[in-house]
Parts: sequence; C-alpha cells; structure tokens
Amino acid sequence: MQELPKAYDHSQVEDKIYKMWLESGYFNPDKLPDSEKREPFTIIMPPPNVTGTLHIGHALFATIQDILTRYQRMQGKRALWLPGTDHAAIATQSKVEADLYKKERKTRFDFPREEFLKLVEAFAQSSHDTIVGQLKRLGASADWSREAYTLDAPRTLAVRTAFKRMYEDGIIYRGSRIVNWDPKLKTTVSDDEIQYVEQKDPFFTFKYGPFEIGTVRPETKFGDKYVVMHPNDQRYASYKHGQKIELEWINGPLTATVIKDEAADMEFGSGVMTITPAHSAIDFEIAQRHGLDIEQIIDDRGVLLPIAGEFAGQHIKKARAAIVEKLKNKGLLVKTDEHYVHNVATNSRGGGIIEPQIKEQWFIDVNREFTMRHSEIAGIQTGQRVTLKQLMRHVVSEGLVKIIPGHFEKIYFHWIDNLRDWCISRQIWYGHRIPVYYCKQGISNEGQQPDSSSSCSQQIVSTQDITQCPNCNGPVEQDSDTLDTWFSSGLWTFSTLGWPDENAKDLKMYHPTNVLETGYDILFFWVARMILMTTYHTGQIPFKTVYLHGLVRDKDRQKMSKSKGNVIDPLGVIDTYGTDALRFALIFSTAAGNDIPLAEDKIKGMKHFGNKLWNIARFIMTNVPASDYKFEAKTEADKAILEALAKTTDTVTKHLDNFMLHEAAQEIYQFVWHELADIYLEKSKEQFKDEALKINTEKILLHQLIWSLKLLHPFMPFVTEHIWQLLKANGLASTDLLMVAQWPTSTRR
RNA sequence: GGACAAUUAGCUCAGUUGGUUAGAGCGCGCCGUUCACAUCGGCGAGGUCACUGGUUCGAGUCCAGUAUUGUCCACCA
Repeated sequence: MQELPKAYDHSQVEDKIYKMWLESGYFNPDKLPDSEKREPFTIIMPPPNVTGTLHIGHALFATIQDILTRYQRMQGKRALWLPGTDHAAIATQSKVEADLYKKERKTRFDFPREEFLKLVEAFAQSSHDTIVGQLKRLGASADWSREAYTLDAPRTLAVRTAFKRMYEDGIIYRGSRIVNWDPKLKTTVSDDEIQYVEQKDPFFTFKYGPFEIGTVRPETKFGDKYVVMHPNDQRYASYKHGQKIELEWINGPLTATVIKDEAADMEFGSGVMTITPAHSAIDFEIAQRHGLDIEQIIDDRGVLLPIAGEFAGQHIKKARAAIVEKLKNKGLLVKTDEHYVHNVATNSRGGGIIEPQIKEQWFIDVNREFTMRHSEIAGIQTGQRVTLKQLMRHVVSEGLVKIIPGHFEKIYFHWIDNLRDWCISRQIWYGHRIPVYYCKQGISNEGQQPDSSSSCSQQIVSTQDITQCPNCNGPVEQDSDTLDTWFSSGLWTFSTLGWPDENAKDLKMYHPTNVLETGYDILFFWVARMILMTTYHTGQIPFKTVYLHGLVRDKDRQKMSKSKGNVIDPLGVIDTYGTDALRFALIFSTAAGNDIPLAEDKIKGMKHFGNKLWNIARFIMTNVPASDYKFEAKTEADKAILEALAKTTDTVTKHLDNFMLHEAAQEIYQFVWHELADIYLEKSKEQFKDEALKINTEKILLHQLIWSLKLLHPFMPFVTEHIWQLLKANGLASTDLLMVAQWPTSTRR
C-alpha cells in the first residue's frame, strides 16, 4: 500500500474524478450497464438563466438534484438528469441593455434589431459557458449529451407548434386589454412579474363638483368624467346612477356622470372616486361593467397626450407638480397629506414603475373549454371538454402531482382560483418571436387593419418561417412581439425529450418525469405553467413529485444580495473547502421548503467530516490485506456495529425515498463519525491484538467502509469515489466506479 | 384585507403515522498529541419544546385560542 497523505486535499482530487466520470459515459443513462433492463428515472434540470454566473442558490438545486440522481442510479435505475439553460428573455435583454447604457450611453433603439440580438446572444453564450463549468465543478452527474437551451432550434419548433395548437383551439387569442406596461423597458409584463414596493407620496384631495376625490396621481385625471360611489352609500343617496353633473375641472368645465358601483369603498376617503379606465386595472373593469368611454391619457413613454391640454407633451413625473399648482390656483385643492404610504407596482425584472395601458396583446385563455385530444391523466378522458384551469387543479387535487412540502398545495389552489388570462406577448426583442404572420396583400398604409375584401386572410400561424402568404402569395409581416419566457419554460419537460415528435424515443422512455426540484419562489411562474402546458399538449402529467427547496440565506437569515455584501460565492467556497463540504453543508439540517441559513462555519465543519472519512479509510486500508467478505459477529462490539450499520442503511434509504435528504445526511454523519470511528475503530485496535479475532475484525472494518462510502456517495461524491478508486487499486473493491455501484440493502428488512 | 408557515440549547436548525432519559453543527468549560485523524480524542455545562386551554393511559408532535416573527396573494382611488 502506498503512503497516503494525512489530510484529504480536495484540490488534488475533484477535477480528476469528474473527468473519470465523464469518460465513463455513465451520465448518459442509455450507456449504463444493462441499461435496457433498468427502469427509467428522470429529472429535468430547471434551466438557469444565462444572465451571468451561478450563485449559492444554484449550488443548492444542483446538489439536491445530483443527490437524487446518484441515489437512483445506484438503485439500478436508468437515471437521467437532463441539463439546460434558459434565455430568460427580459432578464437577459435588460442586463445587456444596462451594460450598454453604462459603457456607451446607448439603448437598443440605437441598433438594428438583428445587430442588437447578436450582442445579447454573445452575452448569453459566455454566461452559458460559465454556468456549465460551474455545474461541473459542483459534481453534477447530468447528461451533457442531451443539453438543451430554451431558444435553440428544437425548442423553437416546440414553441411554435405549441402556439399553433393552442391558437387553433382558441385558447390563444389576441385582444385589447389593460396590461401592465413598463415605460422604462417599453414592454408588458405579466401579473406575476409585478412586485409591489411601498412608497410615500403626497395624497391630494380635490374638489370635484359637489364631491371630494382623493388621488396620488393627479396627472391621470384629465379625462375623468365619471364619478363613482357605492350604491349603498347613504351620504350620496340623492345622486342617481347616470345623473349628469356640470363641474369645473383642470382644463375648464366638464360634464360628469354619476356611476354607482360596489367597487367604491365607503370607508376610504370621502367614499367617492373618479376613474381612469385606460390606466388602472380596477377602473378598466368598472368601465367595462357600465360600458363607459375609455380614453388614453399617457403614452408608452409616460408622456401626456393632447387631452392634457397645456400639459400635453410633458412627462408625467414633471407635470404632476404643475397640475397640482393649477388646481390649487383654481381653488380646487382641498388638502394634501404628505405622509400617505401606498404600494407602487414595479417590474420585478429590473424595470421601472408599471403604468397600466390598454394594448393589443396575446393571451392564453385559462377558462375556455376545449376537447382533450389525448389523455393519459387519471380522471380525464380523451375527448372530454375541459379548461386549462380545471386541468391544473385536477392533477394536484387528485394527487397525480404531489408537492413537497404539502402545504404549498393550498397556496397553489389559491393561485389557480384567482388566475386570470395569461398575457404572453412581450414588446422586447430577445426571445421566441410570436409565430404569427399578417398578410399585407392589398394594404396600402402600414399599420392599418387589413381590409378583408382586398386581403386573403388576416393572420397565419406557422411553425416555420414564411415570407409569402400561403393563400395568395402576397407579402407577409411577422408579429414584432416576442413570447413571455415562461411560455417556452412551460414546455421544458417534454420539449427537451423530442416533442413535438410524439414518437420520439426519449419522450416515450423518460416522460412523465419523476421529480421536479426547484425553489418555492417560482411555483406559480414555472411549476404551474409546466402543469398547464404539459397536460394540454401531451395529455400526461409533467412530473410525479415537485420538491420545493427554500432560499439560501446568510447566518442572520438575511437574503443574500450584492448590495449587502453577504453573498457567498460557490466557487470561492469550493476552492477553500471543496465541493463535498459545500454540498453536505447545504443539505445538512435543511428541510424541504424552509429557507436555509448558511454560515461559513458550517461548511468548514463538513470539510472536517470529509477529512474524518478520509482518515477512517486510511486506517482501514493500511490494516486490511484481504478482500473476501466472509465475516461473522464474534464479539459484542462486532454485533453492535453490524446492527448499527444495518439500521443506518435502512434509515438512510427510507429518508432518501421520502425526499428527507437532511435526515439521511444526519443519519450517515452520525453513524460514520460517532459509531464507526469513535467506537468500533477504537475497539478494533484491541481486537487486532487477539489473533483469533484479527482477520475477522479487518473484514468487518472493510465491510463498514464500503457500505459507508456507498451511503455517502450521493452526498459527497468526490471523496467517496476517490477512496473507492484507492480500494480498487488494492483489489478491495469490485465495481469500476462507485458512481454505478449497487446501493446496499440490509438483511433486516 | 385574505392566506400559509414558524416559535425547541448561547447561535443556526433537525425531530414524517403521539410512546423510555428531546438531538445535531457551531460556540462554551476542563483534560489529553508516540499508537488513522489536532481538520483530533475524552469528559462536561446548557432546554418548564412561545403562551393558555382541550383530546389521550401518555403531547415538542393532534385540536382550539392568544402573542410574536416571516412569507405569499390582493390592493384603496
């Protein structure tokens, strides 16, 4: 036996071991020994955004998924962990735009669309390379031969096919609706992407005819010609619905109409409000209920339109003070509350304050009935009429898709019940362009609605690029909008497996997938949308289990952020303590769905554990000459440790089967350190002195080590594989790679 | 306003069908380095499991309420 170093040095081991795994080809489940006999097990990796580098949260998901994959592979499954990255439309584009502005003071409108996209693609590519490199350092046993990108050719075909089918079923429609408009990024964002930020603003009360109305936004009030009050409000009982009232307003006299609607809150202010339907979702709904006029006041850039009279052309931010001043001079300002705190909607994807606008957009109708083309979902028949909402609810309420931890199911149902149509079009450039073409035949003026008498058809949805109208050969123009990034992400479990080819080998073998592992923060964005898309398009569930992890926080439970300076860089940690230590620290004592406080001390402690294991192995290897496994329990200590190992094996297996990774980790940690090392190893030194026990004791030790390595491998793949290779070199281990060794089973079961 | 969680050792957290003396990591005190490991070993201190009531032979665990903290959803003009 060669001389082994006293301390385990991860930096000499990890790259070498990862390379060995790669060369084995076993990350690809089809190349595993006897792959044909194995039952498939699939995890599709949530694709990290190509917006830079990985943070500690990515290290967590990579660790959990790798543990599950390695465990199932050792259990004899045909284990596929399919990796990929996400183009993250808005996030990536706005990152590039921000850099561009910072460096060159330019915006995307200073470039032709194609040229700008090349800049974004170059950035995305370099981010991608960094991210894949980082995942490899984390030990990810993912099948890189199947790597996917949400914006590559196969995924583009899937997106366009999905769009076309939904369009033909009438589930995707185009309509004029009030949307969340971000004037800074000049795009719409979905309801879920909005983040409310508390802000203090002056709250003005104005005289509006016989009423008093309150607002923080006088600049939207030019067109307010409806005054709304609750039908039961006794203070205003003398005013009748539809009654006209002459009054003086910002730019002169105005005829206002009284509207009685229950949306008015009697408790708030005077109980009377005016509405601005074009720039407020609630007001828009009221206007629709009563068939009121809707007038745009503010344009896409946040500039006032001609309706504002003398203020037209001014930006709303600047105009506000002047408008208040004018109203004050006219004697219409009653009072100003300078300390009014309210929530302002902002675009969470790095954008600005949301200004609702009425826009022509594409939507997915979640309440429209359609016919299931094909269904393998229990309780849903092929040919049955259903809505997307019903499908999304069904698969979870029937337990076909199980969410861990369970209480998130309630949150999921609550979200579905309140779900409105999903706005899927975005006015940005980076992403999947909407596959709709408008026939321009017979249309003279750009931008005008096609005239049906001179144009063959209004719009064509195509899965391939086209330049001519298939009906009349006239010129076509593609819709300039792109799709919400979650549209393509929603197809992820099956677009990565060969869909829309319904006979694709991978799709048949690996779908539905087994586990989706992701953060609870994207339950709605992503998990729900995958369920929507998958049930609709494939008639299957996307996954059987959803395992939600928490957010990694610092030791004071603070969210990690660059501005707070409390960010733990995974690569720095790996350099100092090793991947195994980081992985073990991340899952040790962290239950599903709970946030994880991570302190450097914890990682350090786990490095010590890796070293402990190393020295246990060193002791055993230098004392064990033989390789056969026939031993018996001769002493009380022998009996105790064999029983403890069997119990540990059962418990670790049970916990892994139940996704209790932290419990499994604690169990194996406890056993290796405090039972094997502290007790039996010490006892063995005594037993070595007795010739009648010596050989038997050595064999028991080897058995203990081999099982411990196996139980620990999913958690700490590098050090365990490294020790395994040393055992193998000395004829003490049989399987080539620990990675594909068989998971132990105790005889107790 | 609505919903969902959490409250266990000095700190950060585990504790899945209710069952002996409630655990871990870090930290703390004392002792110990020829003999796998000082990235170590041995011994030890430290908890009325937020509070109140209920169910039970038995409750950290189940139920109801209270308090505090956190998260999510909705959003008031």
